[in-house]
Amino acid sequence: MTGGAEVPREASLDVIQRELTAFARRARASAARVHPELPLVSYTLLAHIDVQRGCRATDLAAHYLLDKSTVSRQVATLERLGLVERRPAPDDHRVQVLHPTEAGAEVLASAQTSRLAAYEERLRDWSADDLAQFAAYLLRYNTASTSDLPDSSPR
Amino acid sequence: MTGGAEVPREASLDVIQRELTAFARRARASAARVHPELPLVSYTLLAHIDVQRGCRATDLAAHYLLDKSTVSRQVATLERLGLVERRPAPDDHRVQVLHPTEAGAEVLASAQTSRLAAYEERLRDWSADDLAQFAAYLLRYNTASTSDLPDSSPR
DNA sequence: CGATTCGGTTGTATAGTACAACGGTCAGGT
DNA sequence: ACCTGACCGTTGTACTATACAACCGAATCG
Repeated sequence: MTGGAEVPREASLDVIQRELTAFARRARASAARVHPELPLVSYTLLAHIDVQRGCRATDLAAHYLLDKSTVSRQVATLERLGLVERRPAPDDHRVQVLHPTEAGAEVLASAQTSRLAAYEERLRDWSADDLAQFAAYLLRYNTASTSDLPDSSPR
Repeated sequence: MTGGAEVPREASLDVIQRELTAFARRARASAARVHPELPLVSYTLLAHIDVQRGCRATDLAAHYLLDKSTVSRQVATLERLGLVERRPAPDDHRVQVLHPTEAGAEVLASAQTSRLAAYEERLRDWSADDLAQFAAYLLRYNTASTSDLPDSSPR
């Protein structure tokens, strides 16, 4: 498979569109089932906070194309669950720097582990090479779409 | 790029996990912006109805892992918008066979076109070969996950 | 025929999200 | 030094998508 340069761009785009959408549809459902205790979005934001080691709510909003009110509430939830901490920035009293708490880091680690296991299960029969290439494509796709959005215009 | 068999499975899985999730997060947002008139889920279901040319609500639910109540309401919405028609099945009075209306087919076509355009824009600098391979990987991934879900167990 | 299963609807609850209006805080220009 | 505007975040409100449970009517099987 994937042998050909004979597949027209349009057909591939159509498949990509459909499959990415299908994935998105299912992602929420399974995420909710795998981690009922940690809502999907919170999980994602927590992961981002963890990786960034100190980011602002506005950054999260920009990164995920979310409204700041949404982020505000999500962060509030995470704080209520004791998973993140807000520290006022010393130099700018408007911003809050977000950090995962101990508990947050733990929850995140365990969620990541079990999620990784689910993916491993699902992709068990893929070769390491295919996995690497698929990952590369996804990265490339997402990177492209963040920097060049057709809909970040005012509305 | 993507040259190596040296990338460990785990690293790739991690990237795939993260990037697919990130994608899912963004998908909704942009979909809503591109087609404010046609809610994302309705669009997906409508597309499925169109391709299948006469399917039942239960089929949709099974295919997308949705509760039948969800599908019921989505279909009701589509009907209210005049985009689908329900025809009682002659042989089984319980089922309703769903068909796109003229208007439904039109809306779908235009939505698909503009969505395709958005993808083309985003993936402008990908080679046809890369597109084909990416599409193939996505298909493979989604096929795998539908047939082998770890969470379709009772709960 | 009665019990069960199946397809679908409706009631209720929840997550996630957007938009708009607001309250503080900072930074520049006059 | 002030006002003005930009920026960060919260809160009010509304809507979509979704699930679960309870239900109704039709089919099917013993």
